Amino acid sequence: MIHITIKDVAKRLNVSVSTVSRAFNDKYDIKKDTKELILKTAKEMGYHPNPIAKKLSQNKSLNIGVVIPEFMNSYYSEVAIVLQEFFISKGYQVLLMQSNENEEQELKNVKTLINNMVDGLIIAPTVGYRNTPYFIEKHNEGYPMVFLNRIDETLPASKVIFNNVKWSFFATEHLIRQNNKKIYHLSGYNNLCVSSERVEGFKKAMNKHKITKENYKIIETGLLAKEGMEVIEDLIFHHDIPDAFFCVNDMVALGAMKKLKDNGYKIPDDVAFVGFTETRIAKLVTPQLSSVRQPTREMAKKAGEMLLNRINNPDSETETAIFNGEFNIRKSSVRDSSIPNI
Amino acid sequence: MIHITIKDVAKRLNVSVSTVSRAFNDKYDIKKDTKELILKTAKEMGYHPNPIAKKLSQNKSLNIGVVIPEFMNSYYSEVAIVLQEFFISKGYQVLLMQSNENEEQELKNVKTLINNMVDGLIIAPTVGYRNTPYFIEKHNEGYPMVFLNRIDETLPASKVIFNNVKWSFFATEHLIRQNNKKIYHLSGYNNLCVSSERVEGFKKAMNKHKITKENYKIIETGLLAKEGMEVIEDLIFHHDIPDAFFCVNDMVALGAMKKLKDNGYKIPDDVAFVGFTETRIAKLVTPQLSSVRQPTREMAKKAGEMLLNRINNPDSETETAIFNGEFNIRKSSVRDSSIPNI
DNA sequence: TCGGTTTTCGGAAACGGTTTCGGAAACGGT
DNA sequence: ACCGTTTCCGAAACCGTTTCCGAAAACCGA
Repeated sequence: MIHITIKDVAKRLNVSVSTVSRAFNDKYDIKKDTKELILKTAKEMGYHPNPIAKKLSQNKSLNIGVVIPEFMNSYYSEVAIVLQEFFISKGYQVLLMQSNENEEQELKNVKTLINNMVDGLIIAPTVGYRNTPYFIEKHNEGYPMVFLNRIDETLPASKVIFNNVKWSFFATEHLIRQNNKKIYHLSGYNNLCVSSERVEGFKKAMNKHKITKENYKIIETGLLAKEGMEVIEDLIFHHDIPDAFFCVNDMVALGAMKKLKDNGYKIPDDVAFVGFTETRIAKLVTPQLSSVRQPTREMAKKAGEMLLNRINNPDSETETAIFNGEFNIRKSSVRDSSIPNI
Repeated sequence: MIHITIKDVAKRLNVSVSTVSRAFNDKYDIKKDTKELILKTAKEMGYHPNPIAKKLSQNKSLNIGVVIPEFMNSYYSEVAIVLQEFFISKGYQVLLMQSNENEEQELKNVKTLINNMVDGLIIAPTVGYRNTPYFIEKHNEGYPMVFLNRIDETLPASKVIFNNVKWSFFATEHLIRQNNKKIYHLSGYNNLCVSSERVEGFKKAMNKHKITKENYKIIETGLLAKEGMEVIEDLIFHHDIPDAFFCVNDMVALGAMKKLKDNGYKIPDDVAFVGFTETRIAKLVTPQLSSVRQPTREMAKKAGEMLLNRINNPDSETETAIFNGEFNIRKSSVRDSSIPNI
């Protein structure tokens, strides 16, 4: 457990500590021979530069803070994995915190990370807009930040977002083309921007195809399977089951499908389903669930690159990247058997 | 972005830096009045102790390394959340790394964390035993480590494990009692200890009930849904479908169930199913999947406590904690309708 | 009032690096 | 042989804390 320091190496070779330091940092003047000699014997001695000391002397933490709203839907797990890999390859460490879909927890997390001197933050905000003023304040102070996915429009910082309106429109239009006359949208949270955007896409499709308000509904749910179930219970009670559901995410869709199946409805014959933000489970249920896949890896990586850019060029313009996805049509939304239920 | 340091506070109050430091660390002699004055003005000035400098001067990183094998099954996500919460409440930060079920990646992760001077490690090993010698070496050097879940028997370090043999036995016996004559076990990886233990429990039940080798099989699969599917394809091809399957985890069970359903088998009427390490999806599929729930939160927390104990009392004895679970019987494994399919 | 304790605090050395500055050594051209 | 450059390296300051040591101040009993 005894750590070998730069001094030990310097003493062994009868050079100064600054020379050893130089050997490890390419940017300074040092003769090639001495550099190699130092690196070689340092390795022999098992020396590793102490990252903490490095951080202190450089006034850089080499840490990146990542704040995600939750961990239980695999979406943000994947984001976490990608960011981790990316930043480690760039010499940074990632401090990951999750907010449990709770604004106060989120604020705590961000403050903890800032107190821990992270060099930058990637934030995928939780439901609600209450922390936006704080984020704006920090952004204006010059703190490098990139926001992912759930963005308050008013944020002037760099952002990575998914084109929810467009793909929600496509998904809804698909249901209309399948000849569903009455379509309900289970919409997540009203004060969640991805929800509002998906609602917007849904409404656009309704308008384009001249479906009137008697024939669609937008029902606020939440993001969990349980909440999908509860809504269906209520609809069954009121004998108000439409031809199709478009759901804010796969979990809500799965919960709703389950409840309907348990009550004797056939999917997709009686009710068709489309989810969003495709999960790996979509292919495991019967029938397989149609869903919009988001390029999660690419979006996360882009957020990482943007943050590095902001750290290294604090005066550069903020950017916004908008991603598109892929609509995977499966059995849950098609009644003829042209789509094999693999 | 200008950080206020202890010196700024000291200068403002005309005291020495050591006095300010003392005010923030309860253990030293300081007059109550001065302490309160210092804390008050420090707060006014917006001073936060620089954690990096603190770490350097104390020769402690206040970081804990957590290495998990994967992130995509919700099990280890939950472990990560719990450990995160626990250590933050104790003033530590958690550096989380995932190994992608790859031994080399795991070794890299552990080395990265050790180079980053984590004060201790919690490791949930990946499949395979190749890194055990390295772990033993570090443990013998005095590095505080706690192992979770997948443990090489020969590791002399502290461990938190689940009683796989016992609960695998119970689950299997349940299938026998449901009058299944021919039962196959989809077993995960042969070189994964949780797999071997579950195999052991399975065999025990077979022996106890005098089921002979013609009437059971143990089939190595892997841990993913895809691999469950592949095995079933093969078995269907050979017309070799038993009365029931006991699976190493829920994902394999779900994959296998899906494949059987797609080929016209009724679950549980034709084939009964039991999973393990219950996931939230178990309740969302039709029929709901019987499974063994593990006390994930409690196990993770125990691992955290053990590690803290090892850090603070390096000379204490290593401990081993063995946890028990809960077998949730659902529709997938019972043919009469005594269990409602909620 | 005085000597001896006990409190309370300042100075300074660590912790392990980076980085500026300036000087010695090597080099190169005349 | 000499002078001006360039290359290379050592000394020392610095990053922001903690903590040891010792001394001043306060207290206390006789």
